[in-house]
Amino acid sequence: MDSGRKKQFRFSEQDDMKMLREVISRNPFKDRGKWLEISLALPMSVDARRVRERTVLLMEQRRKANSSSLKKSGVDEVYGEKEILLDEILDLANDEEEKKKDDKSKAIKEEVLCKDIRKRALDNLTPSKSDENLKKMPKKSTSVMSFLKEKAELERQSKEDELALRREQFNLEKERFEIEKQERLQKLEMEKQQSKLMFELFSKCLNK
DNA sequence: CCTTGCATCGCCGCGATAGA
DNA sequence: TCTATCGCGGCGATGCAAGG
Repeated sequence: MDSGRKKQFRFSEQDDMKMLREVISRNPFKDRGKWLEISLALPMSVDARRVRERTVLLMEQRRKANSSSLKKSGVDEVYGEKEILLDEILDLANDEEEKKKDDKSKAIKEEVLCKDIRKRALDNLTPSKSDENLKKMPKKSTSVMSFLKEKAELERQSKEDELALRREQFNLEKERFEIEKQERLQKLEMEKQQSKLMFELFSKCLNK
């Protein structure tokens, strides 16, 4: 009889909100272990997997809603707190994805550089059979030294460049995020005002 | 109304896979 | 090799229409 299967837990609107807030405050896209922390922080009995799947599902839905509302220009979507939270989470996830891509390309670059360095060092250090080459030995060691120096300088330079670029990218991202956040809040505020006015109008009509 | 049948959603478990 | 994570299929929950 007993299949051993857990009873399905279905997220309510409030559950979703609680979970999304935790996701934003802990950013599990940066550290995967945070999914577990989030699941433990929530009042309902869900595991890390459930939290991640639910978040991803909501993100997908939000992404779809975003793209369809972009297509239907002029049609304003309902913009509640949940949507704001999800947009922020989408931003967090995007940021981490970008960062991962960055790191990967950096690692590839580094590997190519290392291979090149090893090859050049080996080329220079390979012992030659002729006496003439033996006489040149001291010169070779200085060439290795200067090569290492040159390599260190190059590495330092590229690291500096990269750091500056990252800093610039980060600042731009931050700026963009702030602007979008302001826009969202303004929109929400306007909607609130509108519904308040509508309500007042409605109650005036009723009181007449 | 109640029931039944069907479609869809989304939760859960299992096996595969990647990374340490 | 071990462990964490992921992808996917199965299946339960839910909603809805149709028929009695």
